[in-house]
Amino acid sequence: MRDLRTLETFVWVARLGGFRAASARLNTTQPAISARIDQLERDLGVTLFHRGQRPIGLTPEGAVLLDHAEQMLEKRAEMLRAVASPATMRGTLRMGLSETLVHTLLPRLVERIGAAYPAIVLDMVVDITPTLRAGLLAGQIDIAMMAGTVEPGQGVSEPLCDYPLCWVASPRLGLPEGPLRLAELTRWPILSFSHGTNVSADLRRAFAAAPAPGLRLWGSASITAMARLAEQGIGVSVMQEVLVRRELAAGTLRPLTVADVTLPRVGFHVAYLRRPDSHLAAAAARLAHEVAGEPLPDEG
Amino acid sequence: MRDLRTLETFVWVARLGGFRAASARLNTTQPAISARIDQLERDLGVTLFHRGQRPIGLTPEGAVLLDHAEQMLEKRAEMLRAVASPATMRGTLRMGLSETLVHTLLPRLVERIGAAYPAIVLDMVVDITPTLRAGLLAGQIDIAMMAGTVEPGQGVSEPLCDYPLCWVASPRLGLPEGPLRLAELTRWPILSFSHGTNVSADLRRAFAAAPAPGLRLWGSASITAMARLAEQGIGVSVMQEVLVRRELAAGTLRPLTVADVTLPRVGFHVAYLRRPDSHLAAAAARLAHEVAGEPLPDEG
DNA sequence: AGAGGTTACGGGCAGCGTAAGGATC
DNA sequence: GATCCTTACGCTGCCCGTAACCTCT
Repeated sequence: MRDLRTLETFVWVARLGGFRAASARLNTTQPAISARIDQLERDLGVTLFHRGQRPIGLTPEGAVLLDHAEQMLEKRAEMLRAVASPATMRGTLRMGLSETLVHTLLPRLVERIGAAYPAIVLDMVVDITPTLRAGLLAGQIDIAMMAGTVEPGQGVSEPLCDYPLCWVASPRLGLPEGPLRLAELTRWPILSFSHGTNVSADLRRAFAAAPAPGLRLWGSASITAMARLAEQGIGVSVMQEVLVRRELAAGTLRPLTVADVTLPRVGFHVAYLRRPDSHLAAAAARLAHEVAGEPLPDEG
Repeated sequence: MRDLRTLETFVWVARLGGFRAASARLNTTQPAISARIDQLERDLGVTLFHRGQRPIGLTPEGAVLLDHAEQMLEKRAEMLRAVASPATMRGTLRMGLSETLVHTLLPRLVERIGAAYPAIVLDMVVDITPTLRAGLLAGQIDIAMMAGTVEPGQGVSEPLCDYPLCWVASPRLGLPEGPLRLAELTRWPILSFSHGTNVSADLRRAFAAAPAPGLRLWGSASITAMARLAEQGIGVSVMQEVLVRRELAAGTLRPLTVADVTLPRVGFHVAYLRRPDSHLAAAAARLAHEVAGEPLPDEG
């Protein structure tokens, strides 16, 4: 037994309950997993799994090994933290983000991560918060930056930044500068975040306080697409100002004031699971905090 | 860093103070050690050794790594002890023995080790006790079974068995059955163990108590060779009875009684150093105790 | 029948040993 | 100049991925 990767494979098969799932997690093929477990069992002279159960079951020896193997991997991580220079840190970081953050944090964050950890591979998923949270808990992504948290027992969530929402619309709608009431806007659909998101729920709550018959709330997983629709005069949009700075500057969108609705702020958090191998996620979270603490750069 | 052998290599280079020494210890070539350390340094992005010092010096990062690496190797050993079946235990056990034990314990011990640990390779050295002790302390052998101990601070020594010494000579010398005095034997050289051994020193002390001018003490690192000389009537021999059972049974040697010398018993011990990787040595010592506890089998 | 694990086979690459080339005392 | 480490190079053997096969539910 001189190969820690074999142990890592064993641990993932045990955690995920199958060879196939482990192969997906470890970016390799299923026969490769078979071969590694096979070799480990031959090396130790012990059967580790009861095959033909779903999920696959550990033998008593397997259970003992799992405990020791996890400790060994933890020791390795500790050792690397102590002596390895960050520049040589290997591995893949699977990162999930809300679209808003793509327009704010992401460019600088990618740059920082690339500078600090040039040898790691960054995988990226942009989706709405509930999907990201599920992906995080299912182990499909390693770190999520989203408009929400995970349960404290499930992982680490830390507040990152928040952005106010604002009303914007195309000037061609001919809306006045002065304060409006929500009811004056119901001719158009309200373009905002996808149903199922926290922001969408918060907006519904805010709108419920104002009398507005015939309110149509359109949602999209792509908020940029909604901004495009608003520019074309299809509707009135509620979104973070940071997403439409360029359009506001260019005059293709202009801000509105709606007196009878108090828009919530949207708070973003960075979240990751507490795993022996979540060191990279923690490092990325630290960099995200740094970036979030800086002012937004001017658009180029 | 997924290769524990690389870490093991690093640890041995650090312990032995050089690449060449480590290559000898690990049964490989010196360039292989160079390559492994090189890879480790590139992996970690850190320099581990100050080259061009003798003995080679650890950098601060190297010192930190050494600590962690030794812990990892200890954890591996612990894990293997917990789950690996003995039949799959790999490695080489370098065993040193006194010649006497070759004629008593060794055949059964080799059989036992082979049965319990079929996958290990047994290297053997037969030599006198001082040489074995030095070899053990220098790390050239892993376990020694010899007529002596090591300092408690240096390692583990456990009593194994002891055998009485006896006088034997060829019948052709025409010596009487009855009690003799040492002075009657000085016509012949006394054939016994090599100078420098404890047994040799003990014999000198025993002989000093009896008046025997012209005493010639011949020593040999091969006690069997001395038995052969005694058979041919060259001299009178003092050795363990177990070494000449066959010759006594065949009548080519016969026992003498020497009234004015009290021969000491020779106590044999098994000794090994307390190292993280001395698990095999400890296991072999256990088997040696078992074998020593059994009566000697009849000669075939 | 479909999902999951095993077996078979060809190809790529890491690591070894031999041998020659510096560097340091 | 002796000792020790590094570099160069050809080779072996391991491990991977593709693909076909087997085995449960």
